[in-house]
Amino acid sequence: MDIEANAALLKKKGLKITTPRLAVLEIFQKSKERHLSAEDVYKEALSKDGDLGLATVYRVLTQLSEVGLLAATNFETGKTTFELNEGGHHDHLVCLSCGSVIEFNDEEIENRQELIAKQHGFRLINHSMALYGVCSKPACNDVG
Amino acid sequence: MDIEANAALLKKKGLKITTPRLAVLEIFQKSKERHLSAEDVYKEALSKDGDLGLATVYRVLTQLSEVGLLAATNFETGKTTFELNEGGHHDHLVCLSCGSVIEFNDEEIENRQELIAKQHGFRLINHSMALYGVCSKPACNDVG
DNA sequence: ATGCAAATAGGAATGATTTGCATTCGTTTA
DNA sequence: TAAACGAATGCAAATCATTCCTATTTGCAT
Repeated sequence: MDIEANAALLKKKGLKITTPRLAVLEIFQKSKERHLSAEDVYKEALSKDGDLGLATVYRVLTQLSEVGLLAATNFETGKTTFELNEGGHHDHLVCLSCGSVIEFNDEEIENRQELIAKQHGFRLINHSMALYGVCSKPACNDVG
Repeated sequence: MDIEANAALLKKKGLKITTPRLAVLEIFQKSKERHLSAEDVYKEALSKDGDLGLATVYRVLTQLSEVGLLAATNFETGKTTFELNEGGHHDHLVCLSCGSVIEFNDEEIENRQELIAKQHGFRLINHSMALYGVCSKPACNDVG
């Protein structure tokens, strides 16, 4: 919504305020879909602003992830997806049939993960967890 | 070690006994590294038997995974790695500094995962979980 | 031993991501 | 507010992992 706010965000993170970076942030903020691939962002950008290179999209996504404004996830699709990194960490529950993604966060699992790391003498930095299954939609449960 | 045993394994799984499949199984069994990428297997095969196509390696790895002789894993490296699937399922604890991988299995986490899936109306098929951190080796904890 | 479906080699094709480089832009400083 | 310099961009070519295509070979049931 507010270019000012996004500009401030970038500045706070030590990044220059550029058109592509503002455009990418805005795309995520306005998108109906929460998880976007580089290609998704690229297409969306083209349909709006008109002028943005795919390589730049990749570079911007990487940078915004590095400074924590976006979070990158690798599902089993062969392409990396990104999402806004507002608020806390969460994991994903993915429907293998329709591709829908549900986010969840489970205290107990997080605690066990810490414990397991500690038991092995590891200092835990982050983790990735995705559960794959079939959701309850009828279309996802047709046998034929 | 025993080509006979591997041949029997393949037969039991309903796969024809072919040179590439035996070669790939043997490579995993003899390898010092537990996790191998397609490229790893290909190079190893070339250095030994001499004759094996990369495309065949990919096919064989996929097939052996499908029948449960191998297990595929995606760390954050952009390439799929495979390991022998003896014994049960497990997850991975990865040192971001030295790359060492520890395997673990936690009942409680598995149970929570089932529960979470159920709560969202999902039928759970599989999952991937990897914890990333820094192990206790002094070299991995140097600040400089 | 023979035939046929399944498997293989190898190269070309694909899809995602990265890189090189000339040009342009953002910000700092005068 | 303009010059100046490094950082950021766009485009095309390059790279990397993986899959597809097709002619040839192989495993194995008969």
